[in-house]
Amino acid sequence: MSLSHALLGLLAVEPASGYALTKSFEESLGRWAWHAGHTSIYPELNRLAERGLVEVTAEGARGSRTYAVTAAGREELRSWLLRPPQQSGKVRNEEVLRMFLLSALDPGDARVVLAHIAENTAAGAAELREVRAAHAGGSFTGPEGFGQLAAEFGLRQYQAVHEWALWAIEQLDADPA
Amino acid sequence: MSLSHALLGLLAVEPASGYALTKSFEESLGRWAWHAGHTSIYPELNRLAERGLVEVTAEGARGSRTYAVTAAGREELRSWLLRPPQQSGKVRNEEVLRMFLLSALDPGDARVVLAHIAENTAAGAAELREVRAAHAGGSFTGPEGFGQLAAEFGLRQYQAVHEWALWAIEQLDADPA
DNA sequence: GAGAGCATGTAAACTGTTACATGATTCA
DNA sequence: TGAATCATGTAACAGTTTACATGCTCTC
Repeated sequence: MSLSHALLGLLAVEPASGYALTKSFEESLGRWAWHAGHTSIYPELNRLAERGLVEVTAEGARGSRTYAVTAAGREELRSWLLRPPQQSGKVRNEEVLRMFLLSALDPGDARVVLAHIAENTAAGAAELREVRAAHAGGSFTGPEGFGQLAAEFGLRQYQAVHEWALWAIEQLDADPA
Repeated sequence: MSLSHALLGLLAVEPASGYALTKSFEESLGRWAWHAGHTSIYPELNRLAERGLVEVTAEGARGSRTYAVTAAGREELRSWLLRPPQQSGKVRNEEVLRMFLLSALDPGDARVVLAHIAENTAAGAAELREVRAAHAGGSFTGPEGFGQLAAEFGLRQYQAVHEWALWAIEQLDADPA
């Protein structure tokens, strides 16, 4: 299960509470890499703690618990990240699915959907350019690096999809069918 | 559930058997958009048939059944594709997750992983350039268009990730940390 | 003191994967 | 005729989501 590794990874960068981790998923990780809600995060943190891969390092207001990775957790994360890229990860992305199914629509409908995609990706890219500017200059590894990696990845992704959508519209316009 | 829409979409482009659909998932859809194995595809086809969204149009050798979308199925697919992009599709992609967690590694390890990513994406892009060449010239909608859309999307995706990996390596090399 | 947001949790329902299972057809 | 591949399916299990549930703390 990759949720455990996602959590180990976030905690390896920076200790956090389940609540904070949930926010991270909502804002960055979950948009690109792995979606998860608090109802899967909290039980998983408990399981990781039982396995000795994370530990509670502080308890704060409103019953909040700050978790950090243990040495064993860091080792598990490292070996997972360095493990040879195993065959065919299981991808699931509804947005991309919509794009792939566009050719099932008639050209008029397809054009509408593509225009939406082009618009949304342009907006997303603009947003991330600001995020990137805010993160610029920090060290590459550690919390700052995480933000930079994520922002740059997302930005390039948005740009690629944006250009793909424009290309597709062009094809449609040129297509005699 | 998006699996049903993935199946409707593929069948809207071209009628096919469960077996053929399974191949489509392995080769294109499943690599980028939505992963599914035959054990989820067959039951789902039966459920779609019960709901009247697809129907068996031919039975062939070895008990194979060719499915096609009905008018109701096409309408359901269309309304799903045109439906306003609802909040936060649920993304799950282990490859991308690995990329995001890179900053949890020390620079030496991160460099190794990034080099692998750069290599794999370059190979993937090269492969898709050939696929694209094979599909070139056909009509944009319909079966040919599907191949073109997918190949072009995948190619641009590979290129974007490849360039991102090179960028990240550059950052690492420049980073004093 | 009321409301927003912090912070965590459980349980049932749903979805998807793994392992198991079967038989037909083609090709060497 | 044996191996590979076509073609479909079930059942147990694992993982996720949805709905429900609770209480604390800060700010106005």
